[in-house]
Formats: sequence, structure tokens, C-alpha cells
Amino acid sequence: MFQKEQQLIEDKVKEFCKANDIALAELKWQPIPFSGEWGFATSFFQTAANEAKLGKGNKVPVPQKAQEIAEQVKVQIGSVAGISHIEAVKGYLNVYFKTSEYAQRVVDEVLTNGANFGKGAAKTETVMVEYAQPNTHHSFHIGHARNTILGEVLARLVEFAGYKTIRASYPGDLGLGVITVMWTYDKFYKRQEPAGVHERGQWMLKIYAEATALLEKKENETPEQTAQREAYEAERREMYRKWDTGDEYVRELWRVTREWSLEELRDILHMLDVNIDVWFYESEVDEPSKAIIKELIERKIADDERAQGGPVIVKIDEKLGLTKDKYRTAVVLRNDGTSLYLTKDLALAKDKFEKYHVDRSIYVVDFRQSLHFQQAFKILELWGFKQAEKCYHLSYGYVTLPEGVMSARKGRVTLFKEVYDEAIKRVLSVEAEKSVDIPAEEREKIATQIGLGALVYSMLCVDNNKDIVFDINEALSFDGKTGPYIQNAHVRANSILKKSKGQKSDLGPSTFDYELTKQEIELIEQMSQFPQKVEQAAEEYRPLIMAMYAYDLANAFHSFYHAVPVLQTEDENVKNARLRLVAAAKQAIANALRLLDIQAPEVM
RNA sequence: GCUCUCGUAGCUCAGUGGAUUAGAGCGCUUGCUUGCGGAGCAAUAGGUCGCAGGUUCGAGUCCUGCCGGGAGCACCA
Repeated sequence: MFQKEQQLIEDKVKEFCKANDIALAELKWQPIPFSGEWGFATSFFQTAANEAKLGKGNKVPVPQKAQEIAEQVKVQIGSVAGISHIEAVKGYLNVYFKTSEYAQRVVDEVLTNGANFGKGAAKTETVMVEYAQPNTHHSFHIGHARNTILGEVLARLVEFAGYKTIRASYPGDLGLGVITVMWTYDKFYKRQEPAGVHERGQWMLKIYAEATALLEKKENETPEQTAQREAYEAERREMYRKWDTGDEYVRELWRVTREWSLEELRDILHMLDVNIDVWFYESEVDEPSKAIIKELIERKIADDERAQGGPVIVKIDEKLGLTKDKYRTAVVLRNDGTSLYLTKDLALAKDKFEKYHVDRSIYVVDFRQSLHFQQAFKILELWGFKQAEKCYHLSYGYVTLPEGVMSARKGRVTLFKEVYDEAIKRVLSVEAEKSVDIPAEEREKIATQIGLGALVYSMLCVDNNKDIVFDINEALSFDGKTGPYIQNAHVRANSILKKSKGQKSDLGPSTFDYELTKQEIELIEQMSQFPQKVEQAAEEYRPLIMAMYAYDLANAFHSFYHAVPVLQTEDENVKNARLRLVAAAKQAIANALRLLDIQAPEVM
């Protein structure tokens, strides 16, 4: 917000160093750590170290030398319009703004830009974010929720930072797991499915667990049991084969059951306010992917060992001339000619770049698939697909339960819908005691916003690479560093503004030329950082940055709210200035929450 | 065996080279409602930043090795 002044000072520093033959290092500006005043600062440690390396300065210690340079620079700069004063301390050059002017600029900027405050300049690049890739024929669990939330928030950040953004989903609608559900449904449960979309999804999960138990080899099986199990297994394999050859009955069974899952998925995405632009399905890239393998074989990138009873493979390390195991050897086509997960990802990448003209492609997939993506991207590279370097696997830690890894096969999963329902229940019980003045019909809606806010925030306030042990009590906590804490700051700001309506002072003209409290200063400071936090989070692909920032912002507001009177203020100018500050804070918090895919209620 | 990842306060986590005391939340202890919503505010206690070397004027942060947890490594997705 003070780019002009900063540039001016930077130019003066450079000029000074050039004139005095000082080996100036790159100037990195940062906010001055809390001092009750604002400004920007830069250090001269690196510059002093450069000087020392050049043998100049008669062995003065680096910190001392940095301080000397800072002092000289300070004298050289003199006074600058809009800047209150400049100081040289501990090797740093601190440039302080005129407080009232700074506060005014920040608050004005937020209020004039409104919902667009913090938005980055439009970029030419198009970015595709792929997330929400659950398998069909199962129900959506809390691990899928982490994936979807991370992907969605990343998409929102990238979009807000100024990139054209395409949201892509890639459900796994193929494979043995899918066939298993179809088989057991067809054999034992046909037309017994429950009516509700979610009930049906959960029921499919249940029959899947039952089927895997039936098909699993047990200890001390009787010969009859073994024969039974093997017969079942043969039926399942036969169904898979029929699917592959396009058998009409099996295909129809597949279409119907697949649609059940997709219906549930769409409903959950709707709850999470996720709008997917492009749907890819594994079943659709199956055929094109085989064509790519054919080409890889022809060009000797892949080795076809099918004649010897083996699969089609790519010896990646060998092709790259690596001696140690790194990318290893990847199987790209089964012996029977059917495709694999990896096969399909080759065709998918091609589609993304060629059909949708994206410049970058981000895959939000858990860390266990790291090797898979490294292999896929390397094979694309060997194939000559230049955009391979624009593919990025955003890996994240998985979600486990206190009792261990989730397993659909064992039926040990925590479903998103269960947690969602529980969240609403808990909020409603809090509201029953704290929000008696809110009409009952409105409470349900707010409960959804708060409950989801808690859940979503709990998934975002841990860095991607960390695993999460899902504890429902922690995820649905409403106290401390949580979604509701941030939402509550928004509600409180709204409450003040609502009460100010009718008072003639409502957002009238004002100036910040009174003595600001440290809480006001801190709040304004936090707001001013919004744009750079958006940019950082988007460039580093880290929703966590925004999640932490939103908390800091809310925290600054809560402190302000508690310590600084607004409506009770006597002085009209001060009251108006503070009202504008509250309005700006409300806007900034709302913008931050929106980027985090969390609703900002007016009351709670 | 190889590759990747994590190891910071009792617990859950921030902090990827520079400003005397390494930060939050939970939990513990203690204050705050004749104030705009207490889902809050303020304060206290709590840390050999896994270990050992190295690079640097300066390392929780970068490099190497080791120890410990997790994951992946040919026809699952």
C-alpha cells in the first residue's frame, strides 16, 4: 500500500550504495515487528557480509557493520513525504509511516474493494486443480473430505490470486473394488437398496465390507468353505471380464450403481459449496490410454513382455541413466491388455493440456501416491510431452482414526455425512442455550454453517504434509483456534454495525488523526497483510497460510472488540473512524472465510 | 535394501537463514459481564527445537551421518 514510498526509498538506498561503492545485497522489505507504529524495514546484514568478504571494513563484526550502513543510509535518505520518520537500529533500517495516513489508506482500500479486497492482478495463465477423486461404489469418508476441502481452497486461492482456474474431479469408476460391489449387489441384495441418497451410499459400503469378508481366505476353512469362496471369486472375475468386453447386462448394472455414488458425491460437493467445472472418469480415459502405450512400445520407451507372459513395462531409471532406484520400473499395461491406474493418468494429463488448454496442472492426491505421480510425469517426459514439467502433485498426509487406518474393506471408516450430522447436532445444542433470540428455523441453517466451519477449519489448520488423526471432539471444537472463533469475530463486527444503523454517525466521514490504541493498530496491521497472504498461499499451494492468517485477523478483531469502545465513544470523529474500521474488519474476515470455503454468518 | 516424509511446551500444531526472552490452541492456574454478544478478553506456568557433526559473521531453519515414527517400491486404485 506504500509501494510508491518504498520504491522511492529503495532507489535512494541503491544510489547511495553505488556512489559509495558498497556491495548492496538484494533489499528484502518486511513489516517492522510490533512497535505500535507501522512501517517497513530491511536489514543490511547481507550487505555487511558482502563487504567483509571483499576484505573491506577492517574486520568490523557483521552486525556492527550493518548498523553503520543503516545509519549512513538513514542520513542519506533524509525526509520523505508520507513517512513520519526513519531509524537505524540493530542493523535494520526502519521506515515509519504517518499513522493516521496509513490507517486511512488501509481502511479505505478494504472498503472500496469490498469482496475483491486482497485480490491479485489478473494473470494470463490457466491452472487446473484436480481433486475430489473418490472411488464410486463406496461412500464418501472423512479422508475424501480433507482432499476435497484442500483442493477447493487451493482453487479459490489460485483463482483469487488472479489465475484462470478450472476445477476438475476424477472419480474412480472402474476396478476390482467397483466390480465387487456390483457382484454382491447383483447376487444377494438386488432391489433391497434403501431410498435416501446417503443411506444408499452407506449401504453400498456395508455390502462391500460383507463381500470382502466372503471372498477373504479364512484360517481353518472346511473344504466346502474353500470351494464356496473360490466359486464366488470366479463369479467376481467373470463379471470383471464381462464388463471389459462390454456385456450389456453388466454394463447396465454398472451404470445404475455408479450413478448412485455420483449422486451422493454431487450432493456432498453441494454441501461443501464445491462446483466442479470438468468431470473426468477413469472409464473414459481407459481406451485412449491404451493408444498411448502402443506408441510407447513402438518408440521403444516401453518394453512389451507380454509374449513371455509378462506385462508392458517402462524401465524409467534405466532410460534416464540412473544407477540407484529412484523411479524404478513401472507396469503400464497388464498382461491381458487391460489398463492400470498409471496407464490412465497418462491419457488424463494429455487431455488436460490439449483439450482444456491449461498451463499448469495440480493433482491434489495423498502422499502415498507420490511414486505413482513421479513415474507418470517421468513417463510423459520420456514420451516427449513437454507439459510434463507443468504437472505438480500436491501431496498431503492422510486422515486416520484413533483406532488406525480407515479401511473400506473392513468397514472401518468415518463417513463425512455422519460427522456432518453430528456437527449440526452439537451446534444446535449450543445454540439452544446461547442463541435463544434467533428463530428456530434460522438456527438450523446457522448450525450448518458453524458445524461445517469447525470441520473445514480443522482440516485446513494443519499443513498438507502432516497426517491427521481424526478426533471428532477436536474437529468439532468451537473454542480457541477454530472456524467458529473466526466466524464469531465476523458476527461481533456485524453486531456493532447493525446497532449503529439508525445512529446518524453511520459510516460518516472520519479521519484517524487521533491517538490509536494498540488494538486498533494491530487490527489495521493484520488487514494490510491480506493481499500478500493470498499471494503467498496461492504461489506456495498452501491453504494453511490463509487458515493461519484468518485466525490472526479474527484474533486481532476480538482483542480490539474487547478493549476499544466503538458506539460508546463520545467523540464523533473517533466513533466514525472506528465504525469504518469495524466495517473494514468485517469485510476482511468475510473475504478470508470465503477463501477457506467457510460461511460467514451474520448472527450465531 | 532403496526412495519419500515427519520428529519443536503434557497434548495438537505454527515457525525454511537474521531484531535481546522460539510462537499459537487445548489442558493446568488466575483474573475480567452496572460495557458493542463470554463460542470472547487478559495474565501465569510449561521447551536440551530427536542426536552428532558441518557450512556461515549468524542455524529450529541449509548440508552430511545416525536414531526413532509413518508411507511407498512390477501387473490394486
